[in-house]
Amino acid sequence: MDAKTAMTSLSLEEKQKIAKFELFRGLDFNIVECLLEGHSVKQLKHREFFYLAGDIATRFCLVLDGALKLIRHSPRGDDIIVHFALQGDLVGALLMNQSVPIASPISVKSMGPTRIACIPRSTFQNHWRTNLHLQNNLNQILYRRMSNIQDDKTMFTSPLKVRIANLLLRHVDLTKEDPIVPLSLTLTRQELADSLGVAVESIIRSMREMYAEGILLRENDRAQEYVHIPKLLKLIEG
Amino acid sequence: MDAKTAMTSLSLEEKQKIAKFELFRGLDFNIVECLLEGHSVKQLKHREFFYLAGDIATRFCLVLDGALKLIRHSPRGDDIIVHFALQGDLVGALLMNQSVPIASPISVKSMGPTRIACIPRSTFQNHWRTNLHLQNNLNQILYRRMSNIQDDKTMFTSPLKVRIANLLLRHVDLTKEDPIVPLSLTLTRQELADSLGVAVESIIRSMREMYAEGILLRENDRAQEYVHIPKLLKLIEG
DNA sequence: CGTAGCCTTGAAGGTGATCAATGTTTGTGG
DNA sequence: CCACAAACATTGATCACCTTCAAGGCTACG
Repeated sequence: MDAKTAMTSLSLEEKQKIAKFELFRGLDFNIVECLLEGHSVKQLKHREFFYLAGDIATRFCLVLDGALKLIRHSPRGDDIIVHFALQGDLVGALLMNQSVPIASPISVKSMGPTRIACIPRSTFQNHWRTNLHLQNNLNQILYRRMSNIQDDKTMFTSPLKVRIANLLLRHVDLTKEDPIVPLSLTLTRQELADSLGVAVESIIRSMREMYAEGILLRENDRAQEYVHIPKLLKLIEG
Repeated sequence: MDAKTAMTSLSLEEKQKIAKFELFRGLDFNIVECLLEGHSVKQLKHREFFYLAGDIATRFCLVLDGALKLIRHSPRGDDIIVHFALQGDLVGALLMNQSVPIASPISVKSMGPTRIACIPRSTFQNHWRTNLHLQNNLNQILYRRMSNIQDDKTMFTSPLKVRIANLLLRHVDLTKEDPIVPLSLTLTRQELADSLGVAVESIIRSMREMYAEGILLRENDRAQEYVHIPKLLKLIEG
C-alpha cells in the first residue's frame, strides 16, 4: 500500500475530540470507540469524490474537518447541491439503515482539503443501528436537515436575492454580537447557483446588487466575504 | 363531551389491520397495541387542521384513511405543501423525538374526509422512542420522504410540465401493467401549484397542453383524471 | 340562493435563462 | 519559474417562461 492510499486510524486524542461532537452526546467514550470500529481516516483533496451517484454504498463517513457537498444529478445534466456537510456531520448514514446495500442517489464531493472517517456498513449494522440513544441523536440531525430542505422549498417563490440571503444565513456564526460577520463556509458562485438551482450569472448579478446595498462586504478585494446580519434579516423578512 | 368532539378508540379488528402497515413491519401485535397507548381516533372533515404552524406539538398522528397535506408558510404569505401524508403515514413523529415539546414549523390540513389516530407525546417517549426495530422502520419512512423532497429540488430547473409529471408519477399505482392509470390521490390545481411553488394559472396552462398531448386524460368530463405512463415517463426523461 | 372555493382565460410585464465573449485565479508539469 | 490548462468570475444582449392582475364561470354546500 503506497502513500497515496495509505489509511490511518484515529489517535486516542482525536477520538476524544470526536466524542464531543453533538452526534455522540450522552454516549460513553468506549461506546464511541465501538462506533468507529473498522474505520479509516481519509484525507481528501479539493474536488475529490467520496461517493459517485449509483455506487453501491458499503460505507458511510463522518466529517472530521473541511466540508463535503451532496450532489444530485438531474436528467438534464444539471447538478443540484442538496446539502453541505461540515465538521461532525454524517454522510450516507440513511443508506446504511436499509436492509441491503443500495445504490447512492447522490454524489459526494469535497470542497477544499477535507478529512473524513470512513466507517464500514457492518459497523453501522452492529453498533449504530442497535444503539437507541444514538438513533435519537441521528434523528435530531435528520430533523434539522429536513427542516433546511423544506425551508429551501418554501423560499422557492421568493426573489433570488432573498433566497441567497437565506442560504448565506446558514453559514454564519449567529452567536456573535457583531452585525458584520464572516462566512464560515466559502461557497463559490457556482456552488451557490447549484444549491439554489439557478444560473451562475443570476447569482453574480444578484450579489452585485447586494454588495452595492451593503448587505455583503469584502475586505479590500480579499476573498473572504462578510455579511451584514441586520440588513440580511431585513431583506429576508421583506 | 358532545358528538362533535367525541373521541373513539380503535377496535381490535382495526388494530389488526393497522398492525399490517409497513411502519409496524416485524413488530408483534401486542407491541403495536402499546404503541397506540392513549390514542384517540379523529374523523376530520374536509379542510380541517390537525396542527397549525406555531402550535406546540404534544401529539402526533397516524393516517388511517384519507390524506393530509403538510404546509409551510412563507414570510410573503405563500403556502407551500412539503408533503402529502396518505394511509399508514406518520405526521409529527420527528417533532416527538425532540427533548422538549416544540412548536410545529408546519400546518397540517385534511384533504377530504380523513380518519387519523392521534397519539400523545408520552406514548412516543415511552414506547416509540425506546423500540429499536420501530426506529429503523421510521428511518425508512424518513429516507423516502427525504428522497422525494431532494428530488423536488433537483427538478427545480426543469420546465414546469416535467415537474408536474414528476409529481403526478408519485400518485399512481405503478404495479399495474396498464399504460393508462388513474391518480390515486386527487389533487386540485391549487394544491399542485402550492406543492411546486408556482402560480395556479401556470399549472392550468401546462396541464392544458398535457391533455392536448394525451399525457393526461379525463373520462368524458368526469372529475377522475388518468395519466398515460409511457408518455409521462418520456416527458420526464426529456 | 348566496357564498366560498376552485377553475379558466387573456393581456401585460418582469425575472431569470441562455449564449457568447472575456478576464481572473489556481494548480500542474516541463 | 514559466507556460498552460482548468476552474471560477464577470458582463452584455436577447429571449422564454412564468407571474401578476383582472374578469368571469362553475360547482358544492349551508
